[in-house]
Amino acid sequence: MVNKEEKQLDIPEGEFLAAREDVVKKVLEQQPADEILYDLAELFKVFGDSTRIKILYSLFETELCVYDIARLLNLSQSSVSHQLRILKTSKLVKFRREGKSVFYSLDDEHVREIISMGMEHVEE
Amino acid sequence: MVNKEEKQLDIPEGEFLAAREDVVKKVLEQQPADEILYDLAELFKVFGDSTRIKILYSLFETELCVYDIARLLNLSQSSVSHQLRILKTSKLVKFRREGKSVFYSLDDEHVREIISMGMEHVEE
DNA sequence: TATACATATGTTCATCTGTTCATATGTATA
DNA sequence: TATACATATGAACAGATGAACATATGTATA
Repeated sequence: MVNKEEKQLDIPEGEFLAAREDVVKKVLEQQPADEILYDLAELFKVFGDSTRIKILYSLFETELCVYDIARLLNLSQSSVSHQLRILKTSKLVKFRREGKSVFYSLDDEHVREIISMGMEHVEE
Repeated sequence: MVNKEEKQLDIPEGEFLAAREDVVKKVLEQQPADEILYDLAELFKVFGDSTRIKILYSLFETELCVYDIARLLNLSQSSVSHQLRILKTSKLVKFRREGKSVFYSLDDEHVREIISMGMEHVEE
């Protein structure tokens, strides 16, 4: 598609350049709005931390309270709480209070799907 | 440190605790190895930057050379090259040299799928 | 080989992020 | 209400990260 052989001077360089220009323009048009791409990056950023990944994975099959997550993953209560806050803000987990405990669970089927997709890539 | 709640003696706290213990154990067993979860986080970390997301998105439909990516996204050549290196290392893009130019393209169908999944979440 | 072009890489620096510690808030029960 | 437990939050600090600049490497052609 982008032809480099069109280099020798006897070939119309102008057209070649125009062709690349077209490709660039077309790609630019298909690109989603900056704001959306920014949000998308922000979303992946949330998945991009092993502590948060572990927490999310822990919630794959069952809801868990903060204390149990901390115990399970050998993390401090504070650390877990901070990370859950981030996951909550990103709408990846939801929670319900039961007595003194707060139980967290996955908020969205996408979470499972996104992680599974990533897994496939990693496991190769 | 672990059993904070075995306090009221008249209720069969032991069974309750054992039940939670079981859940925690089961979750822990289902959890993939730390190393894999770490790699998974690393993978998502790569997606977690808007520059890299833009680059990947640009490559959705066509291969592009470094210079065109830079021009397209209004980035410095250096910046693009650095980011492409990261994408290359993560096996998200591949490249081929053609004369003085290097053309990059998506290396993996997973890339498209992962980004699309993320998009669905973001676009809600 | 000398030159120009395209890309890659090393370094520096400002900023961002995750953890820890201390403390506050919320909840249940004596 | 006083106490203990469970969770949340604020502040500070160390380590990570991305951008920019300068420079090196790779390639084609005169």
